[in-house]
Amino acid sequence: MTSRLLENLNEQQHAAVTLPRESALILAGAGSGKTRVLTTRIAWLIETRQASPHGLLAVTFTNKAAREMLTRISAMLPINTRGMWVGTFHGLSNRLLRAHHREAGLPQTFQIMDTADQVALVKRLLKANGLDEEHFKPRDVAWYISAQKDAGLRPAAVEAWDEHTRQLVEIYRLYEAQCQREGVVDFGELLLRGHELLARNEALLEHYRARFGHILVDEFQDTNRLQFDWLRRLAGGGNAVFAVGDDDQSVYSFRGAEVANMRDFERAFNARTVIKLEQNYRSHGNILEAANALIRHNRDRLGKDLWTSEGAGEPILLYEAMSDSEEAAYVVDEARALRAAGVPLSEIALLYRSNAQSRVLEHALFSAGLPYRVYGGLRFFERQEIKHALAYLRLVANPEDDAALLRVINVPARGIGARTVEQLAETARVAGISLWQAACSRGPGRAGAAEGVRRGVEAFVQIVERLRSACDQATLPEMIEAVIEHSGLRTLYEAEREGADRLANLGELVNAAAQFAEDPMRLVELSPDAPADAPDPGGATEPDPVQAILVQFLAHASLEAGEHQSGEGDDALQLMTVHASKGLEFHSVFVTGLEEGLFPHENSLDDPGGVEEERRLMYVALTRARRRLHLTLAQGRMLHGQTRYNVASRFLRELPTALLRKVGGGWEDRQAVNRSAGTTYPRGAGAPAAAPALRVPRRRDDPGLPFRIGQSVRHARFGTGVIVDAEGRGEDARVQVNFGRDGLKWLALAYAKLEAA
DNA sequence: ATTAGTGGTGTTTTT
DNA sequence: CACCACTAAT
Repeated sequence: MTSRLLENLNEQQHAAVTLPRESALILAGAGSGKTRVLTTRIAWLIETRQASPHGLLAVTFTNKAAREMLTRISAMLPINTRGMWVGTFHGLSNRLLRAHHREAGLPQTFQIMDTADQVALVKRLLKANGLDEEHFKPRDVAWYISAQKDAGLRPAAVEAWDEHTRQLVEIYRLYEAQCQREGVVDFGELLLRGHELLARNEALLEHYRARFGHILVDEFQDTNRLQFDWLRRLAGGGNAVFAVGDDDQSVYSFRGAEVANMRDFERAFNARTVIKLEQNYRSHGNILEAANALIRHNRDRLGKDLWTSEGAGEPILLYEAMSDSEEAAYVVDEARALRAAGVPLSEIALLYRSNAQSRVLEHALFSAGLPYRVYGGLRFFERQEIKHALAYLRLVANPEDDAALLRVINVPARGIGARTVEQLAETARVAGISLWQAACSRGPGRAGAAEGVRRGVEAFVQIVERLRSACDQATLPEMIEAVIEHSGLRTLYEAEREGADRLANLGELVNAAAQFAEDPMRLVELSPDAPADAPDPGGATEPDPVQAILVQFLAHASLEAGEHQSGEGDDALQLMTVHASKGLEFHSVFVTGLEEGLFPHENSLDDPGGVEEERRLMYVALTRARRRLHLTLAQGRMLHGQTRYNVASRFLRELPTALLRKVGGGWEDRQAVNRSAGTTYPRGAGAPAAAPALRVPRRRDDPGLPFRIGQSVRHARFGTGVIVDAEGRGEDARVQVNFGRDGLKWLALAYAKLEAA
């Protein structure tokens, strides 16, 4: 039988897609059509009636990848993807736990903590138990607990040989007890609890095993021990696990991922088939050759070499700047040239090893008036005003949530300080009740309580109660509006100097909620409903629908900390960490900060395998590019508030020099390279019909500019300065101004309101 | 109880 | 530099 689905697949892809129902490992190199194979297999299984949409499970690592998969499936098949179990490990486990919360020992409205909440909780515990925060750093302790969970270990199972570890385990125990009291779970707990649920409940396990005859896993190289066990548990005897992965792109070992899972797969899942996808459809030859050469420096690979039928393409451009700002200026110039040559900005990625590096780049892009978008960094749902609003919502959903209460009991300030909170905590501890209950019982007439303090606590209790009743009949966006109004957050931020942005974000939160309430995909991601045919010994009670959507929204906020932000559709440069770029591709890629200590990162140098992981990360970075690849570094860079001088990254030495073209420091040289590198793109988005006209900015006086070099100008923030340079015209016109004490600044005339002084 | 101001300290990557 | 924890002033 031939299916349209199978058209245009190469031999290996075809073989993978049409494998019989048995476990198999697909070693898929970068750009080899991994996602295509995965989605086509799903579509093929459904089309040929080997599986129903209901009867397969697909796991990815990011929500983005899950959405992408669903979108592609609906494009291939006329089916409704709603209700299909496609999602992240965490998302699916969340779904499982909501459906069977009783057997899992969780309240129906359990909340999901993010890393910051986790650290805050640890800090509270350390304080409550009089432990030294110097010896036990909250961050490290939280890290330790997560690591144990990732390894599938409860406190009782951890082997502690020394005193320090014993104490850590004790904190872990306290931490668990506190989470249970509050009805909150962290990321690791989602997986661990889900796994235990299946392990302990034979009937439930059998049900899901019978249901999911096919289990498909994306990015298998990123699975940790617990996820591996989770899969093995669910797959049981006869089920087929179709795992797709690339050991060369394993870059999450810091979060527990074990490349060894790739090796162990065949044995653990009785897999007889391993298929390698080595033809790359993404990059030109030079880029691929460089990536191959780099990754060959790693030992212990499963072994695979990518090839392409495309030509060699352009050389890889290497630029060494004096400083980080010069590096940024280079990126700006080159990005402009690319845009002038017809490459959409959204097809250009600026990659860096660590988030902190984005600042300088952002600054340069902003000054140049180039639109850009930063992924990651401080995410939407992690901003303080958003977390405050969500904390109120969490209290509406579940007042026992101590973490939420602590976050906002004095926001806006209502006279409840550390002392009062301490007393509340003490009352709660002694009586074995939640902080909320303690606050409620702390009513009028309690001896010793200062009048003002009592009023404050009372006011807070009243606010939350008013909110609860306001939310009773409200839609989700209405609930959030109610929170913003009644909590006093609006008044607070209206009074604050920098509050305008925060208010805007809160407005954005209302929008996000409205969108979420409308979104049909919502049900796919986080449906709390048990499958109709699932055995449910506990007889789960239906949540009331108002609470249900609130709980779903809160879970959404934790699990998807703002992956889709506003301005998604705009044509803008894409800034992100190398980690965040995994799975994406761009016409042009800039890999910045290629210095020892930064990339490879200094913290990776001591631990065994650290450099190899950094090298894989570099491999990921290189293979994002389709046509043009820029590698940049700076001799000096501002870090920790002081300039550091680093030598070039060892990874640069590992690339064949024949593939590289050094670009001079001078601006004119760079333009020359731009031309020689060839800026015509026969196919692909937006190539101009005519020969690409490079924009050549003027460097000196230009009659089109309202200012001349040497002139004094005034700027709202920097004060008075002298124009020392100028370039561009029209909307792109920029001038460089020496502000003396504040130094030299490039300012875009379109943005900076300069006036003659 | 709250705020403003100071000084010390450290930092990868993320579901 | 930016985020804390801590201290002095209101």
